[in-house]
Amino acid sequence: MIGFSQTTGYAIQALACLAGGGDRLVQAKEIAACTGIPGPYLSKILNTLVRAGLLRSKRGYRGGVELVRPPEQICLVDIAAALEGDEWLPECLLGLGMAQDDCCPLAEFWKETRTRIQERLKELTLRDIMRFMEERGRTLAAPCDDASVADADGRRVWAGASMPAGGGAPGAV
Amino acid sequence: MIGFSQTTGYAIQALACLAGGGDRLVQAKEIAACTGIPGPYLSKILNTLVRAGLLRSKRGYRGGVELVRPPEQICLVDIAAALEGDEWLPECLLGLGMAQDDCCPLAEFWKETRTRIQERLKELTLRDIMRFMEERGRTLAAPCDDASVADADGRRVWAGASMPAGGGAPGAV
DNA sequence: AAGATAGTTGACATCGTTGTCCGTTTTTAC
DNA sequence: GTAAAAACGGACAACGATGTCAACTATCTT
Repeated sequence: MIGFSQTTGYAIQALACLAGGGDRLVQAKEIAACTGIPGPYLSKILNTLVRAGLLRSKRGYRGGVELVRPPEQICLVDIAAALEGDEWLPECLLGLGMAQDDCCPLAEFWKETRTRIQERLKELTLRDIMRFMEERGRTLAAPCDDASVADADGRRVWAGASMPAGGGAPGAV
Repeated sequence: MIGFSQTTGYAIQALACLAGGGDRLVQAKEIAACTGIPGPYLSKILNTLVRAGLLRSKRGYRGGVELVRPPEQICLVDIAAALEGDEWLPECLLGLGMAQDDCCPLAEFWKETRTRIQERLKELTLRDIMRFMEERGRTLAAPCDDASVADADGRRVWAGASMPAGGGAPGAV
């Protein structure tokens, strides 16, 4: 399979979802509900992203995670490297056991292709992904700092995957 | 990791090595010695290639495997499909959970890139790989049908990885 | 200080990949 | 017919990817 692992896909979804929540702490539970990623597994992925320096976390009551820098300053190469390691684009496509340069008949082609992929993934940021998901109703709703949408138990409610995609986040933030 | 599995790399090496042996039955043992692939595991891979219709095998004394068609008629797409299944190039690079078309912001870019990879791997045949390996001394030697190079035990000897790369296979075949 | 909340961490389960081992089956040589 | 050779096939082991679960720790509310 020539592609990213499922875990990396999860991470991208989670970060895009998180980026749509504005500048606030977001709980893993919210992200899980919004994306459909298994909760406990998502926690591990988020923790990996924290240790990779892409997220900041806060424990305890009203804790959560948030981006360490604005979404337009986090590119997909950062995410890929955090989840798959620095060597996520192999030197040789075919994997014959040869030396570094001139490793196989595709060496030149693959080097060029690899560069193109890397460039593309470097210029593609979390904001792009966020907007893409937003247009399809798969990000968190607006911040809701005024608690006006808390339910009877006093818990916050959030926009799940079933949100009618009402045209993106309102002007807040 | 965006690349083929190790098993697929093994298969390519094995087939290239086999193609360098001319039109004869070659034993798995020979290929293992030539390529360095673990013997028992190579047997499984060869068996997979037999069931995929790329190899023909013959059991018993003086048995072995051979290509079902000449190496210039076997392309890398055939091998990839045999080992990794038909879906070895995913529809969506990022793996967000969206619909088929317009699956992510990279949909157009990835479709084009995917096509380029597929085209390149379709026009690259086993003969190309074979020649590449031959120039580096990693294919089987000439057929040796006359048994003139059998050792004291009556076993055939073959050109292992330590062969001095004497300029490719002689004129035979 | 007590209790609730939410991230952290380690143990465990499941499955595919990679690989080893051994017995079975088929074919040839004698 | 017997023995050797070689592919075939299933059981097993090690490891990473993918998940689940429970205990622990940090933080906030009261």
